[in-house]
Amino acid sequence: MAKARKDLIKIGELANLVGVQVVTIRYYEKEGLLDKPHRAPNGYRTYSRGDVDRLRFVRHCREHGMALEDIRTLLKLREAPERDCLEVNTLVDDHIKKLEEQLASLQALKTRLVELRGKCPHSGSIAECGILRGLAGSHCRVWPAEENPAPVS
Amino acid sequence: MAKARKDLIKIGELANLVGVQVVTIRYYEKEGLLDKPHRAPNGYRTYSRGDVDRLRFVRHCREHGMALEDIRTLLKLREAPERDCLEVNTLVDDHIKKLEEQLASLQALKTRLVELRGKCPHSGSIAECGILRGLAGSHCRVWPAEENPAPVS
DNA sequence: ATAATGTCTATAGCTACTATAGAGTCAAGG
DNA sequence: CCTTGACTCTATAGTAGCTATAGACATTAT
Repeated sequence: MAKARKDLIKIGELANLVGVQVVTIRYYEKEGLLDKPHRAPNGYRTYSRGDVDRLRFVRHCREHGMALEDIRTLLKLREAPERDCLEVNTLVDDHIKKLEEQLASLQALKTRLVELRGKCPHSGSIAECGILRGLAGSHCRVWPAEENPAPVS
Repeated sequence: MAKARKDLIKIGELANLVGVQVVTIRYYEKEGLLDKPHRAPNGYRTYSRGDVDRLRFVRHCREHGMALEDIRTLLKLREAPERDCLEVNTLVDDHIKKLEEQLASLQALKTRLVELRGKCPHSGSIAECGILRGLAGSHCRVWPAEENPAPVS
């Protein structure tokens, strides 16, 4: 009949507000990043201000490249304001370290590939192509040690 | 009874030679990156020298961060030695461009996160933690424009 | 003979979503 | 009142590049 409150919004409005897709919101709910929302009598999900904030938090974390698992942890920590924020610092430090490793690995990859690209500056036949030869040869390894399987995977 | 030739190897030996897991070889076969190998009477896959080279080529490409789709293309090109190697160059150039984009995006991410980390240098209560506040606030966006959804996904 | 490997197939799981199908709900226009 | 379109619902499958698991044979070592 009458809507309970006028600051309750539907999933599409929430999606627009935060800039995510509707399906993504439902996915976050399934993954436990968002609480199960209230449902209108017709079964539609209804969200309030707090839900908007929470979703925004999740998105900000994702924009920083954090894994959903890490975000779950941060959300839990956020709900315990009396606790020490050392854990937060540690988590962020670890994430920065991960980013640094990725950066170093990508940089090495690029350097190696640019070098390889230099082996075939001009257009010629594939039989003579230095790039393919480079990729075939065992000297082409990016990583010196066998036990370091490179950033594959 | 007698093995056909002694330079035929089983899948485990191939895996050891190249440094990949057995399941990965079978996966590459399913994906069409490796030919369907001969089978011994007992049904075991048997590989020869050429198969080792091909697998090594695939791995080198993967170590350079190339997608299986790109590798498929390179493998096809490799089998047409009379053709112009322009396509190879283009593919590699594109891949280098992709790596550069990834690098830039990761670098921006890291810069932003390090800055955020600086907001909570000391251990304190979560309620006051500048990191969580930063992640919650809308000023925390890494990317200025809304239509640039950041390297999420 | 038995136990430990190695191989086989087929299937499910991983991350963070995205896409699709099929159905129900709601507001506006004719 | 009926239809059209936009929105919502659930459930399932697909993406990349593997990895893990189960259950069944084959081979090798003790």
